[in-house]
Amino acid sequence: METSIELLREQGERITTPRRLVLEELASAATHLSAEDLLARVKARSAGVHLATVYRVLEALMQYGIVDHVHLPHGATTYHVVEPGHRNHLHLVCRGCDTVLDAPPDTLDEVAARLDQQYQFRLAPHHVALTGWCSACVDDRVV
Amino acid sequence: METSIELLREQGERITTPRRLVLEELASAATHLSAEDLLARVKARSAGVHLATVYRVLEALMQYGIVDHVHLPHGATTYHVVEPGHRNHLHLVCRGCDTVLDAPPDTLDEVAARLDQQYQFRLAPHHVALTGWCSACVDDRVV
DNA sequence: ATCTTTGCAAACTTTTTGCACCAAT
DNA sequence: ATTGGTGCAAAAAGTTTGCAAAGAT
Repeated sequence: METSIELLREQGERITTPRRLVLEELASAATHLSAEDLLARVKARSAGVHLATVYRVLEALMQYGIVDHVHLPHGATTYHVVEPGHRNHLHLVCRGCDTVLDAPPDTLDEVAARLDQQYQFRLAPHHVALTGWCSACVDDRVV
Repeated sequence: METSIELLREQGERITTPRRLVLEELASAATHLSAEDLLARVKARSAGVHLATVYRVLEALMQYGIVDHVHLPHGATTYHVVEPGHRNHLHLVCRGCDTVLDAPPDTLDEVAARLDQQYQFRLAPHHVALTGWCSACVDDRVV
């Protein structure tokens, strides 16, 4: 996180209170956070910060590869810091109860290799959650 | 599609103009359609139909397993009829240019088997699009 | 005649944008 | 002193909901 600040400064980006706080909250969070989540945490430390600013800060941080995001099929996008040399786990979301399970980072490795080879498509394995039915919901599933 | 109508009638559902038209348009479409796409096509045949009705019709059709949907990371959900005994292809969406490629229905079969075995999670392979970078965008990708 | 389904308007959720002001460099 | 970043309000995009009227059975 220190290095992220340095990186931003080197790129001529200004280090503002919202940027510093969003980065700190994101870096210290146990889970991935939505923009709304982040706003709540940032506001607790600096009341005036606006949701639009959180989105703009996240966009800037993503531009430098400091932050990445995951799309869930329902609800808001979640953001997390990119830890160099660390592969993120995948998300499995239940279509019945919306519960999120984690799966190992390498879950889609073979699929990724195949898609690369056959379609020159470089899969971003953790960028979307996979969906299905958890053990509790599999029995009363509709489709 | 005839059988879908019969199924609905047997279940005591009323066969209305919006329901018939949405089903016909969905059954005859070459690609998956968003609610807005469907509205345009349905309106061309019956001007008064409302977008809210399209959503409610789709919800009803999904309840009976006649229709299913796919979430794309950006933009609207797309809907398609469920063809019994037919497995849908997967969608690959480029994070750079939003182009959608198709991948074979069995692309995630091994992953699905593994997730089922290890987590009792039944993957719905085509319910979300996979994302990554197409050959044209892979060079100027950011993250 | 009954009771679903519809059309409409309005709300809702998530995200983006225009613009004047503020603040980091 | 610049000029990039912020706060605010408003819009945009996709979807849902309350309610009275219409229409399928």
